[in-house]
Amino acid sequence: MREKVQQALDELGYRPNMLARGLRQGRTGIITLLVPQITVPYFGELAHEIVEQASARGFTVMIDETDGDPEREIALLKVAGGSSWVDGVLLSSLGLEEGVLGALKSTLPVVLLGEHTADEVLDHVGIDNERAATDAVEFLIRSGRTRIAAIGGMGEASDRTSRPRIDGYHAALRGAGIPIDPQLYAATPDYTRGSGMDAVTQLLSFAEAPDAIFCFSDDLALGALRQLHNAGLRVPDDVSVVGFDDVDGSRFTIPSLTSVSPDKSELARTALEMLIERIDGSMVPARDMRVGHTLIVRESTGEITVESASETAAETAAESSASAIHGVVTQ
Amino acid sequence: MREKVQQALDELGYRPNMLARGLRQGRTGIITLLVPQITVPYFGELAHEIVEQASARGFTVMIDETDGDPEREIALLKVAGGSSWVDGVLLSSLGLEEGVLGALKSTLPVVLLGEHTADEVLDHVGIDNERAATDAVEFLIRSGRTRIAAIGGMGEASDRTSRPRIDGYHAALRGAGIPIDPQLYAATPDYTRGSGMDAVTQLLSFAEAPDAIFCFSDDLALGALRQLHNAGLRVPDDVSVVGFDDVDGSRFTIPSLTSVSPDKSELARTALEMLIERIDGSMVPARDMRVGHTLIVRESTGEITVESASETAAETAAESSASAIHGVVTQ
DNA sequence: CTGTTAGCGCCTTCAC
DNA sequence: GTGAAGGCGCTAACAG
Repeated sequence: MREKVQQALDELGYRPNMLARGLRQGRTGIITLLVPQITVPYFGELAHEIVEQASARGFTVMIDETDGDPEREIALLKVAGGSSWVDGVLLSSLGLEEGVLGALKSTLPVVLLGEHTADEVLDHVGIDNERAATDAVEFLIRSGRTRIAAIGGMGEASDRTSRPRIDGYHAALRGAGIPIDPQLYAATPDYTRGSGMDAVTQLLSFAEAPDAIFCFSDDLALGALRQLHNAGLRVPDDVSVVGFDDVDGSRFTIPSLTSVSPDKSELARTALEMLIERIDGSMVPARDMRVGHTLIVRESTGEITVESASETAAETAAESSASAIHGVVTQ
Repeated sequence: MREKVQQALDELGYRPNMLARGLRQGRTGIITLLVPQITVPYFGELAHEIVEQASARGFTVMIDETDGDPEREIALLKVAGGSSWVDGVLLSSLGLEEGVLGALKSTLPVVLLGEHTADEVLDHVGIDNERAATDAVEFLIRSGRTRIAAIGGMGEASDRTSRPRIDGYHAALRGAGIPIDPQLYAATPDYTRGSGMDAVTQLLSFAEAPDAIFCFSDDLALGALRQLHNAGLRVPDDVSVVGFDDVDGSRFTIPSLTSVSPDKSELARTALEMLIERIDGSMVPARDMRVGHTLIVRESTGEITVESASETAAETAAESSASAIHGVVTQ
């Protein structure tokens, strides 16, 4: 009997209407991913991970762009929340207005990706930005650099992306007894290649040029590489460059780019797990998860001196396999 | 009265349930965009254009990845067609099995992006690939190159992306009386940076190195730049390089990349227009639309000789403003 | 102009 | 085991 029905289904080419099903069960199997810009390689790669993992769990992903505009973020969240199209939202925000988030919590499951927010009202998953920044700068120090610049973000306390990275940068300098020179930090309005070029122009306008630049995104770093080239400086001979995000393209630049690599796939996995739990009705208090990161060493920071190289590799390899939180890998 | 209701809506925070609305009216306002990989910069930029234009027309875009796998393409199209989630599909396919498309036409409005299919059963919009390739190679010839290689695609007749580009490449050579050397074409399994490196390795293994390389994607070109660098060849001094897609990153490479630039925004606009017409019930026969392209000249092809530079610029500027189909722009 | 109703396609419940 | 019914929230059609 069951078979007879099945046969009829096949013959008539029956497809269940997901709309009606969704209406009936109050669940669509669709989640929304909100990113500033899908054209930014980091967000593209993140989206890819999320789409893959979600489809493995039976969810479909709708991607929307916020342009990093908080108003648009709110608007899109409202639409998502009200319309019941979607079961939940993954929000990769740049700067988020705190107050409004609370209102959304009641409406719809939301998990924040990447940046941390102060009020502990929403689930969040990201890397330890401060620690990652410290790792990167400490590596530059170990490789013999002393005038280490940093570029990216506005450096304001409210800037939840750049602030911890600046703190980590300062911590590393302090740890090595290197005085902090405010001229060596260049703020940028965004994390694009163009801004990376501008920031380098600014840094080179001062009397003493930096011998290393820690960029808060790979895009900034690519712009920096380009502008250093324009200025006739050689990387890594004259200046070391480190990026952040470990975007795929960074393996192919000339020189290839040393970069802080967040574990994107674990980020996606954790975020989806938390979101799906919420969708399934979990009411546990908001959680704050950390995923690992690694410093991927490539050409833009030059050869490491022999001792520190092996030491570093061995030391951190053991460490990272133990904690799975961070490490240094030479590629 | 109308106002009293409105007031009540506001007070109670009423949000229409789009699911029920969709069920009732048989229309969701959602379209699906199928791309091979969202991490490929070209598809990212295309997705961005489409999301923007769609939202301006009141549509939301769901992005799904096919991995360029025809089976997955079909599966996703089937899901889309059956489930009635979506009003229509934009499909950016690499190689599509012809037969199956016909079946889909009846199910759901579909517009093909980029690659052309033989059977005229579905709407299609793309650039004139053959003409674009000819433009690029003619430019290389005008700038004095004679051993011009091409890389990308499998070169099979069924490969609807690479075939017209190869034809255009050959046409340009023939037009200039340059004999076609089969060793100067390197096939690649995909359009990635890694494949670009491999292809260059292959080209350099032959006795006489090329003095120019025309790559069928910017990603291939970035890999080519990198591998030429590894081999100690200078670009553009020893070898000119031209890419295809004019991805944003190509402005920042060292050297910056000359590239064929499809009019992505018009591509998105045209595709959406056609799709929405279909969604609105239009039954006109399948259309085949062309959008413009431009050759953006940057550092990777060196300085153009003075006469041909101005001549070219003037000539093609006029031409392109007239036909809006192609042109050469020096950046 | 306002009020009522039927039904989009599904799934869950309850009855047989 | 099979069958029937109600209702998810909406809107189009119709009645008052």
